[in-house]
Amino acid sequence: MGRTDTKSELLDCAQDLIQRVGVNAMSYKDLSEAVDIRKASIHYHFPKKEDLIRALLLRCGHDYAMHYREVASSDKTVMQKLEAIAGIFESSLRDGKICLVGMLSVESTTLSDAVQGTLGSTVNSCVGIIESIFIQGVSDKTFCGEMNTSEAAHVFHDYLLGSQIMARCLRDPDHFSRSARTYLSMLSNL
Amino acid sequence: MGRTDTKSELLDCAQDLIQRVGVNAMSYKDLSEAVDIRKASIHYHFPKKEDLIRALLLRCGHDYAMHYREVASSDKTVMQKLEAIAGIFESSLRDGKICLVGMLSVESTTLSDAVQGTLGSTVNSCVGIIESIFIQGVSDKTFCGEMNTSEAAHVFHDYLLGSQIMARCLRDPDHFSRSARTYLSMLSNL
DNA sequence: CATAAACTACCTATGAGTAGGTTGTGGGTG
DNA sequence: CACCCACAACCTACTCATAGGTAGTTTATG
Repeated sequence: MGRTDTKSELLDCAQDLIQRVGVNAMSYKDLSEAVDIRKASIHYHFPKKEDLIRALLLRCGHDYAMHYREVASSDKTVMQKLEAIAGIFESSLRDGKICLVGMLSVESTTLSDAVQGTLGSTVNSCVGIIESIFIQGVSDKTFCGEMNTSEAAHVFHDYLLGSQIMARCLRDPDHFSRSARTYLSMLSNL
Repeated sequence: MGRTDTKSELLDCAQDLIQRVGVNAMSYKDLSEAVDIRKASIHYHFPKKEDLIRALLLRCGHDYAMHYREVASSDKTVMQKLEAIAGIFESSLRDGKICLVGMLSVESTTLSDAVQGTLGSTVNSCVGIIESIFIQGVSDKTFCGEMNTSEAAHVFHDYLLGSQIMARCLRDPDHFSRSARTYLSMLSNL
């Protein structure tokens, strides 16, 4: 039996659901309907909900890192690269979805310690890649030499997440576009 | 019967719980234990959970506005005022709590349309007050004359929320302090 | 004595999770 | 080649706890 790959289909749908409604509003029942499989069969692949979340986090850490690295190593200018990173957040927002890590972070107090740890390291590796763009910006004089690149990357990432959430709150994806433009022009004046 | 004011005690505890674990993880049972009242009695004050949320949002809109206005009308410098606003976010973070509006925004897809509307206007009025600080900053030359104060206020607010959430994710409140310092020094260089 | 504010006792739906049975497929072995 | 066994993947049918919510009763006070 078995379709092409039930496991990754489950992960795809779970991620989609969580990004839309959050971990605590996503149930195995919802997931079973989305994938068209019985609820108990999900438990075969992911015995506990925590197993699902952990798997999701590992996969997404990998995927995001690839995505970001692709941008970082492209031949764009530094500002264009930062715009591209913002673009990733914007397109998922326009699809009704908030960054997975952000969703999980907000509800992280209801998650196990182990998952919370994974969450933190996933974020750190992503921010690390963003930092590489800022480092490039310092060396090519886009930014001033005194810039603390690690902090700059964190601030940028913090901002992207916040803006994504506020755009959802205001039910206006354009909020993100306008706001991001303002932030980036602020950066380019440094 | 009735203690001093059960209704506001309920709102206090509900707000506290939501800021810690989120709307969907907060139940009437949790709330009843926190306030030491039977679950059914909560329904007397707030028949549906949505009634609770709406009441909470209205009260918090009022409270935050007052808080922010107090800062805005103080005799501090513009940068000190922005620091004070950031300080409000920081102290609630250090108490394990994320901005109520932020928590609700993330989970807003699971809320009714009416509540989502209230959420949006609550935010807009708060950001409006923050904008008044930026307007002052433009007129006293802290910021350059071409600044779009509305966008600047939104970006600032977006950032504060995002940073609060990422600090929770990293389980390090100091992340917020460091990050905020960086953001504010970026602003002061405009 | 009317009313506000609390209570006990319940309902139905859904949550995560488990036990144990069915089915399809690929790999040996007689 | 036919048989059958083992296992993966899925199923039905449950468990028990909790969710939000309701009905109807008690109690204290102006």
